[in-house]
Amino acid sequence: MSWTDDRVETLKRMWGDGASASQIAKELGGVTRNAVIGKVHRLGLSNRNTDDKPAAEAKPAPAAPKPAKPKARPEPKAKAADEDEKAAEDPPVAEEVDDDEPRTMAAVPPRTGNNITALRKPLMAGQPLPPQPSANEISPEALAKVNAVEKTAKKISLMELTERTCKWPIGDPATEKFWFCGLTVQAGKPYCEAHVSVAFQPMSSRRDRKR
DNA sequence: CCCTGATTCGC
DNA sequence: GCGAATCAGG
Repeated sequence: MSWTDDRVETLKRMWGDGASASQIAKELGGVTRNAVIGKVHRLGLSNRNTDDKPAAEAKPAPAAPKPAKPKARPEPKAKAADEDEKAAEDPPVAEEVDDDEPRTMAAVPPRTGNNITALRKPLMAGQPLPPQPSANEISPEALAKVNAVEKTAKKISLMELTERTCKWPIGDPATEKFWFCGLTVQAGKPYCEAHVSVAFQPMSSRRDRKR
């Protein structure tokens, strides 16, 4: 495939919309994200800063041309997690999952979203959070399942969350005993099978509320 | 492990 | 100009 005017146009549009290189590559087809990134740079729209500082030496210009090390991989360093959080006084806790889900989701999509098309959702602060039928009648089996799963959860951190890791929060966010399930998510869903079963109600509690 | 963009350099 | 390989990082 070559960079036809048409394809370049799509590239520009999507990049402008904030789509990632891989998303664009998928949309265009026939090219890899590397190709897209390369093109983006050649087109000079890599970073859209408005800075016109000819004198400023933002880049030391070392470039560090590595001779290439296919094997040797010196691990940077294990980072110690030491954050002195003040801890909010109204901790939603894992039980009120509904409250955590939206935020978690919102934190991921910006860059790693899969939606290629302009499905950009406003996502304004303090959303309505419509799906919140209250955690009432959840099948006992489902709950038991969750408890079982949480024992074998991978316990990953926020940074380790991906589109494929269960984003179900476990523990108290105000303490160190907080992590995310991390198991493999169920096709598309944000949670693993067990958590999906408690997160998404079949829609029974709805009927009680006649209107 | 997943993904992101940045850069290099042979083609 | 192109983009795979690689780097650096979340």
